[in-house]
This record gives sequence, C-alpha cells and structure tokens, in this order.
Amino acid sequence: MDLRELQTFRAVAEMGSLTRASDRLHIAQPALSRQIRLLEAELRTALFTRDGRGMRLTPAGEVLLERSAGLMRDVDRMRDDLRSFLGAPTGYVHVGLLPTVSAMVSGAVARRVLHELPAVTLRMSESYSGHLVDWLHRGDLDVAVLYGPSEALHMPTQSLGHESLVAVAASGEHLGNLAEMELSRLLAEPLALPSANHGIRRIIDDAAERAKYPVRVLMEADSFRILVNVAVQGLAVTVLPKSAVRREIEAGTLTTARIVSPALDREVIMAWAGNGPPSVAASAVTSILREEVLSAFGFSGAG
Amino acid sequence: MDLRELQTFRAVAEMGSLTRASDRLHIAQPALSRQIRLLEAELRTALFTRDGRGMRLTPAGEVLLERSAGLMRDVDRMRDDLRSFLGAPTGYVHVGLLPTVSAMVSGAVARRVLHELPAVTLRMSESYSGHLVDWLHRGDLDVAVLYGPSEALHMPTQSLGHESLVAVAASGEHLGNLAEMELSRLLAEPLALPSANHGIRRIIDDAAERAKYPVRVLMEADSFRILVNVAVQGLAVTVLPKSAVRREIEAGTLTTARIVSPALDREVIMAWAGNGPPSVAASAVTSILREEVLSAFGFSGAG
DNA sequence: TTCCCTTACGATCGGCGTAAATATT
DNA sequence: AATATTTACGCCGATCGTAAGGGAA
Repeated sequence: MDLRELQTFRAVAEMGSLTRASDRLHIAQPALSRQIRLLEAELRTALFTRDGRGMRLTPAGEVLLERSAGLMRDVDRMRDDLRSFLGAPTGYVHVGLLPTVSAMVSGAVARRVLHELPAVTLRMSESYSGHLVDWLHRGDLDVAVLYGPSEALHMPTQSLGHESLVAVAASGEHLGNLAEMELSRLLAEPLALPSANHGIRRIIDDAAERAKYPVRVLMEADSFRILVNVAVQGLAVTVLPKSAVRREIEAGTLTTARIVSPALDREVIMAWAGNGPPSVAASAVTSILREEVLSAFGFSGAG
Repeated sequence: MDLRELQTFRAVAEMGSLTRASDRLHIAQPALSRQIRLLEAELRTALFTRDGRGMRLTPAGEVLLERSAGLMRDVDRMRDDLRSFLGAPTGYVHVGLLPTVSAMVSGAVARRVLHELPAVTLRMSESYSGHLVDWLHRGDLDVAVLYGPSEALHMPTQSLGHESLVAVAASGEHLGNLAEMELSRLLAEPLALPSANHGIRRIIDDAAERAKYPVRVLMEADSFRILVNVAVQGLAVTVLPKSAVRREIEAGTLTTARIVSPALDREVIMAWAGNGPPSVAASAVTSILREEVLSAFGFSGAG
C-alpha cells in the first residue's frame, strides 16, 4: 500500500470511473487500472465492482475511502508542519466563516495572510453554523468562527466576545430615530428574518417565547445579504449584528436601533477540529483571524 | 513523502546510523542515504546532523519521528482491517496483561487465538498497571486487562467483575485452618507484599490507613511469583487474588483465608487505546480475552 | 454500437547495489 | 587511522503510455 495508490484509489472512487479519474490525475487509464489491481491484490479484497459502465465501490471499498481520508489529511498536515519547521508557516489552511463574519473580516484576513504568511495556501468557506460544525467534525475545516453557545459542540472553542443584535431598517422607515426598541415593539413591525434554526432566528424565537410574544414574520430569507437588501428597500425590519451593516449605516441607507427588554446578543467563538493539535500554519492563520474578528467587532481581548 | 521513505527514516533514527539501519532493513547504505536526502529535500528541512559518528536527529527530525509513529500505526491497522473484510480477522494485535492475569489466562488465550484466529499475529506483554496504561496511551497496546478503578484512565474501559483478595501462606503455617482472617490480624503476621504504588499494595495500604492500622512488611517483592515462592517457603504471609494461586492450593502447598473487616477486593477491567476504533483483529482477540478472563476468575458476565 | 475496463508491449524513469571518494573524530 | 556518510555509475525492475482486446448495456 502506497500513498500514491491511495490517492489514485480515492480519485477513482470519487469519479466513479477510471476514465474520468485519469483525466483528473493526468495519468493514462491503464496505469490506474494497474494500480487498483495491485491494491486489491495486496488487500486481498475487491474494492470496486466493474459493471461495464464504471467502477462502483464494494463495502470494503467504502471502508477504505472513509479511513484513508483521515490518513491523507494527517500526512499532508505532517508534511506542512515539517516544512514550517524552519522558516515561515507553510501549508494549506481551511477556515470556515459565517456569512456575517465573512462580510466583515474575509477581506482583511485574506490580505494579511497573503502578506504575512506567503507560504500558506488559504481557503475560506462561508456557510451556516450547522454546516460549519459538521465540517469541523469531519476534519474538513482547520478552524471556524461561529456563534455560541459552545456547549455540546464537543470540540475545543474559545470565546471572543458578546455581540449585540440590532433592529435594522431603511433610514426614515419603521424605526424613526429611535436608538432603542423594545422586543415587543420590534415584533409588531413587519419582519424579515432567517428561517427557523438559523442562529439569529433562534435567539429571537427563544426570547419571544420566554416573554410569550408571538413571532409573525413578513418574509424569511436565509442569506443576510438578502435581508439587508430587503431592509434597504424599506419593505421590512430585520435583525442583525450591528457591525454587519456598518457600511450601510455610514452610507446613510440603513438605521439601527438597539433591542432592549430583553437585550439580545450572541457569543462569538472560535472552534477547532478536535482531531490532533492544529498545524503550525493553521495556528498562524488562527492568530490573524482572531485579531481581525476582535477588531472588526470592537471586542477588547479575550471574551 | 512516501511510506517507504518514512519507514527508512524511522529505522535510521532509531538506530542512529545509516550503517546499522542498512543491516536491519537489508538495504545498502547508499540507498538509505539517498532516501534520507530526498526526504530532507522534500521537507526542505534537515532531519539529521551528521557528526562523523552516526546520524542524530534534529528537532525537526524528532517531530517527524513522533508524528510518523501514529501514522504508520494507522496505515498498518487500515491494511489489516481491509484484509479482514472478507474472511478471517487478519493482522497484528498486542495485548497487555498484569502478571497475575497473565499467569491465569495467557496460555488459554494463546491457544484459542492460534486455533480460532489463524490469520492474527498475537503479541502478549506482561507488566504492571502503570506501564500498561502508558503503553495504551501511546498506542503500543490494542487492549489490556488491568485493575480498576477505571476513573482517570481517560480511555474506554469495561468492567469484568470484582475479585476478592485472600491471605496466602504455606499450608499449616500462619493461617492455620482459618477460612477468614480479619485485616487487623493479617497485619500482625509477617508480611511479604509488593512495594508501594503497586495495585495490591495500594489497596492494602488504603484499607489499613482508613482503619488506622499500621502496615509493617517483612519484605517487599515486585513480582507475584517471588511472593508465591516466599509464601511456599513458609517465611511470610502474602496477599493475592485467590485465582492466582489456584494451582498451589490444589497441590496443597498453599492455603488461603478470605480477608474480612473490611473485605478487600479489586475490580478487573479491560481498557482500550482511545485513538480510533479498535481493528477488526483486535476486537476478535478482545472477545476471546474477555471470555477467558471471565471464566478464569469465575465471573458470571459483565461486571 | 458504444462505452469502459483490461491486457499486451515497448520505452522510460527511478532506485538499488558495488566501488571509490570524502569528512570527522 | 578508523569509521561513517556521500558521490559515481551500471543495472534491473517498476511504472507509464500507446495500442489492441473483451464485455456489458
């Protein structure tokens, strides 16, 4: 068993065909056929069934595909760490960001990593909490910025600070010049919110339920950009972290009001995949990411 | 980076010399020199310092040696598991046993594994609790039988049952024909015990301390065979699990008395290394081991 | 018939082993 | 001077790519 054979196996398994894998790997099909044959001989187990229309994994093949994934990651990370040993952090780092966080820090993080960690290949993915947590558990992400609470994540986390949520509406509409707005009053406005189980929505629903207020939304949208656009149009009021709409506030297109009775906020945390210590490169990127999040959210230090 | 290169690296690092590693690997020195050179080139890091008297690891080399160990284990286990997929469990299984347990079950376990799991290469190591726990944590052992309590081991465990300790002496000496003996009376006899921090000794010391009895030992010996021999000579009384001296009891050379006020016992547990699920072969051996321990100790089922 | 995997075979590349050179204590 | 690593070089084996063969839908 060879790392090259394993890589070939994975490509074939993912492509479902020697022909397509040979395109991706830039190796002739017969060579791949031979590698798979040798691998199956060594393991004394059929990894694929050939059905004249491609290659499909046997149960044993499924097992190998699963287990080899972690192995290949470990190898890559070890190689990167050794290369980082003398000189600059080197390697591949995959960061997960929530859309609102991404909007605030992705540009600055990208710029700083490019300048300060030139040997690091950075990948940033933007998605929702549930997905990010899954990816962390699967080891696809090195680090992610999410919203708490951190319990039940079953992985190492660090709190960065608490961020308050504000009601957001087009300037001159709905909110008037109010600096504060009670939750009960907010819930009477026409609302555009994310759908159930998204971070912000859950906070609002929980607070409303505790206070026995009903929540009636005008429309739901699972993208904070859509929500911002809807608010800009003056169609509805939405709820967001204030820093996510800083630009629109400065441009004068949106106004905000702090929500009170109760005050709504959420905890910003960093989370790491639990499998082994982070790579040198991932640690370096994490430092930058932490600094940028703290500064973008106006947090002081550790939360 | 290649698994073969990694294996070569590890051999050189452990031998401290290309020449000696070439003996062990049955490969000419220049070939090894070349492999190391290529590996260092790929990682862009010196792994060894050459000082005319051999090869010594650099700090980067130390890191690679450490991290590659887990990797190679993972590879081997994956290969074994795939080979076990169709047909009989296959591969290498390392079992750790305490001396007393080893005396009772190692023969039966070896026989059954040989017959029932012919494709498994079994290795059994006998040592004391502290060592076994270390080896489990380092991943050197697949499974071990130890004594509880299982707390603070920080690894998966299963309780097999509680085993009572008995006072052991040569027939006709010290114990007379007593079936039971109070702890206070036991402590007045000339005692041969393991030294502090060994499992049985700790139980005795703890019980004595709780009852405010002083513990005075005639001699200490960190081997249960020595203790048995000392007891057979009629020189002292010792404390052991009854099943460990079953043979001598049947031969009539030793007699035992159950210890009461308080009754002393210890929990027999199995423990696994926490890193990843056990291999197919390890699971199969574990089943046999569990059955043999339960039967040797006269336990009924799960403890 | 079409698509895809397998077999066959010549060519190339990489790695091993022997032998000589070099460096360090 | 002795010991151990590195360099040089010829040889063999492994793997690749091209081309032809074989099954299944």
